[in-house]
Amino acid sequence: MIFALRPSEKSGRPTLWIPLVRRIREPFKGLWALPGGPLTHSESLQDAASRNLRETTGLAPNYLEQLYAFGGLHRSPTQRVVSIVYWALVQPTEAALADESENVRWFRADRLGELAFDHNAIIDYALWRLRNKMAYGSIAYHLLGEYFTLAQVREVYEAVLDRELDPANFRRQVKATPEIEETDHYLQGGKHRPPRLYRFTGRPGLDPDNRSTP
Amino acid sequence: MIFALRPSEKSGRPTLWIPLVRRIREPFKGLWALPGGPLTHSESLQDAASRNLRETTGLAPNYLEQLYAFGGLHRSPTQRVVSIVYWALVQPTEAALADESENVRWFRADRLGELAFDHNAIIDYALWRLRNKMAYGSIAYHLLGEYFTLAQVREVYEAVLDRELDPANFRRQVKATPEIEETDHYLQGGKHRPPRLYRFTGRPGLDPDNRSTP
DNA sequence: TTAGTTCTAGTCAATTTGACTATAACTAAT
DNA sequence: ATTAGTTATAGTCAAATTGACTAGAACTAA
Repeated sequence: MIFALRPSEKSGRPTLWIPLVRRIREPFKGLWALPGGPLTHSESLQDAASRNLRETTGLAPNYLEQLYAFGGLHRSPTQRVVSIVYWALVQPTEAALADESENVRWFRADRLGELAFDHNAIIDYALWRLRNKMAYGSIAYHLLGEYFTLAQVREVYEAVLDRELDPANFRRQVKATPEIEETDHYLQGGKHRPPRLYRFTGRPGLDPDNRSTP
Repeated sequence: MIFALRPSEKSGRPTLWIPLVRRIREPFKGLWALPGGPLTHSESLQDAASRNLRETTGLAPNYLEQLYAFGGLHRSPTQRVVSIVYWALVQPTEAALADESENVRWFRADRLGELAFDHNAIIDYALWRLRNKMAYGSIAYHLLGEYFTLAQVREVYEAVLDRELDPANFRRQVKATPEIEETDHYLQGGKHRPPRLYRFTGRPGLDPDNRSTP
């Protein structure tokens, strides 16, 4: 499952979106579902996740991590299925390039209808994990491009945590983390004082899949 | 994989131990390995984990949670294997009951030799997750019995984090968490002032496997 | 030149943390 | 009975962090 920031239709502020694919076969034909597919013999779990992502949406994620292995007995009405679910964060520029079609479409993460299989529950869990990681770790930056303003970081937090944060106090905390690097560039084009651009220098996560690559 | 507290041979203070089983077949015949086995068609992932645990060690865990799905291509030299690993915490009274034999033995988590497959890496990751959860959550209590003293909780933290903590400050923090309940009982038998017994009233974790059972 | 906007630095009280002191309550030895 | 030894427990105090707020800086648009 993929998360990306896109501007809300109404306010224009960034909100969380996820791409879904329409089921063209039974079971749940016609309903929307998370993209996915079988694991082949010659690819690791992570490789299979990237491949599936690329094949269905054309996206190349900035961040890819294992979410959970779902293996309940009645996930599919027709057969026993174990799904090892990965979740990805993609930058806005990437997300804009994603292939949309009759059967692939972006949805706001907080406004989903009934999805196929147990996919609503999977998304709920992914959202919970995302909020959790956000509260602690340095995951928010993977939803942004290489350069960003501190206000943009704050908007990511506000979109995911769904509450407003004090701009001044938020600045102070973000600037105190060593992984944030000040650049000499400023974002021009606003109707106000141009904010300084920053850059994230930290590493992704510490999962078994990632921790070996330094 | 299972964690339990047992007294260190030298100091007598509690330390982390895990039970391993000896491989009686190739590959890695003779080496120690994590207990495990195949997933059958009619059981959920969690059920399979409990069953395997019970069958190999006789243990009934107090806490059971999914750790990670390992699916690298070369985990086993003979075939492609995907392992969905669970980790368990068992109380000392339970752990004392575990079946030990020629082919099942407890080892100190920080003093393991070379194990079969990628099991050293799996244990490293589990230890990292345990320390992480300990730093935040309320997981330490699942390594203790129903009643415990605050000094015992501190010893768990000290064993897992491998550093000493100030008794007075630790008390203050633990007592501030709402999930800890003071009882009217005291632990007798020490050579000193008898400490008050406490009790943990919180719920386990919030994994997909557990979150539905309130 | 002025109004409007966001960026950014700073103040200050409230809360939390870390290091430490002191007393309480028990057992074991004298 | 007294004393020494041990851990339990409460409390103090300065340092660090957090939350609410103020105010000036730096830009655009009218």
